[in-house]
Amino acid sequence: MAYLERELGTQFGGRNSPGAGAGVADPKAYASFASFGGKTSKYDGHSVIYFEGDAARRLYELSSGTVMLFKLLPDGRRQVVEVLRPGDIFGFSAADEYDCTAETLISSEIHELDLRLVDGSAELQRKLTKCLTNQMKVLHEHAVLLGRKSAVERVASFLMYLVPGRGGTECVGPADETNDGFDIELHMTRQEIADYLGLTIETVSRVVSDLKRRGIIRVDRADRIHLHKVCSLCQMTGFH
Amino acid sequence: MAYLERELGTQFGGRNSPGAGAGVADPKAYASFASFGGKTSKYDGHSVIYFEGDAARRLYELSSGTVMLFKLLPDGRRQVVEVLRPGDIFGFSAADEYDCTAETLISSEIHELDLRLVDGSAELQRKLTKCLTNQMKVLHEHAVLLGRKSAVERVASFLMYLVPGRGGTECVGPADETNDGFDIELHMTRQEIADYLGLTIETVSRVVSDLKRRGIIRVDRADRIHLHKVCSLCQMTGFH
DNA sequence: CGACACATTGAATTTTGTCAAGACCTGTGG
DNA sequence: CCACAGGTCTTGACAAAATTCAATGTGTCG
Repeated sequence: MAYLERELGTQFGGRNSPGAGAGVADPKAYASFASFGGKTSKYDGHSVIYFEGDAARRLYELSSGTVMLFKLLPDGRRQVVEVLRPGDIFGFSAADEYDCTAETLISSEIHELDLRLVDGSAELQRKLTKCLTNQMKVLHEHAVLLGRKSAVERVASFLMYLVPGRGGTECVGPADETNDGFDIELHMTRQEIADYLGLTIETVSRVVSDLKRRGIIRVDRADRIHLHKVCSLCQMTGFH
Repeated sequence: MAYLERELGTQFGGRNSPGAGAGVADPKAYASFASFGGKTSKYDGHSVIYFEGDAARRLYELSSGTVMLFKLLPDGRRQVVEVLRPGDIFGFSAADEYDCTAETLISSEIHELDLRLVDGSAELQRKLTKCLTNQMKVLHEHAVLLGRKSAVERVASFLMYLVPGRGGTECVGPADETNDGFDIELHMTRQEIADYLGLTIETVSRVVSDLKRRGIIRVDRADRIHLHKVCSLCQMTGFH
């Protein structure tokens, strides 16, 4: 939202995303949540921050680490609806209950802010609007993935999502044709990936094995993958 | 359309939030967009309001009618990502381009507002935050549908969305056991429904025929359906 | 009436899921 | 250092679900 970016970008300094690695988060020049009060907590990996159905009292900003939001059906089927990165805000609630469970994927620092503070600040409102708009765009793309993409396209899209500046519709291709590799860390188990992509764990595993067999990726550890040919992978996302 | 417009004006509290007062889709809960300036236009059914990729210059509020937002893959696959109702706002953009195409399903009245006017009003910001939060919740539920539900569950969920105050996780059941019927108008072709539910037109048609055969619904016209037993249908949504 | 778009149905095919082993990795304790 | 226990992950065979392709119906509008 250009009109928001202008203001926020100038009024507050950009903030370096903590946590090295993925660097996937596009540079979001948000004002830090901290300037509005509240407190920061440290969570271990796989800790629940709140459960779907809990009374919504706080808003959260992910300072470092990774958080997923998911919903469960009564029979145990799970859908991971968002995977959040540093700078993202979560805990929005249309009713007075959280509509998803929030759980860390890896150890994370999270800043919390009482919901009652939100109405007061126009700055904060603008920040929220911008963040929500961005998340909405991601959700739209994810709906395409879930509704219309094959298993291979889903996994390829997922991997490409972890390569900064590549994989979108507007991807420009490799900067250097001869050296189009990249290392990524998933920070997610096969089960979490499957629940995010709307597949089963076995299907995810099979697709990964297949990409390996075809020489497109190398699996160093289950959650650490080297992409030999980013561009080939990009061709498999359904965007081209 | 008659029933929907009536209901929406009075009690319909958002596509999927039974009562609850979340009520974002209730036009009366907020100052109309009109009080912030801009103009209202009338669109015929199946008119494009803007295309994915167009420069994002305006925000829109649906006053009456129905609008869908969809995305296309290069090979023609389409995913309808949102179906909007009166009171909903659309045209948000995280970058400076619209990320979806917006098209009316039926003839609609739409109020437009220049994006530059948005910064000025704190009240408008609040309205946007509220509306975005609600749409996000709907998108989360839709992700569950697309990622984890069977064809029957998807169609049942879709039909239940159109019954005010029923079909959510917390659905209370029929007010009157002996008379649990309801008439709905879809305002969508089979193709649009299929693209919304992540299915093919044939699968949607087969599921509808099957529900008909089992005496759960009656198809008066392709887009006008009587639900004989709302509660039975509700049992098929995957929420129970 | 006839043309056209939309919807339905059936049969064959493809994709993904299910179930059941088996392999691998990692940390623990002998 | 090795064995092994308990996860997680991978693989294979089979089943189920949904898609594809090809007719066939149905309704609307000139």
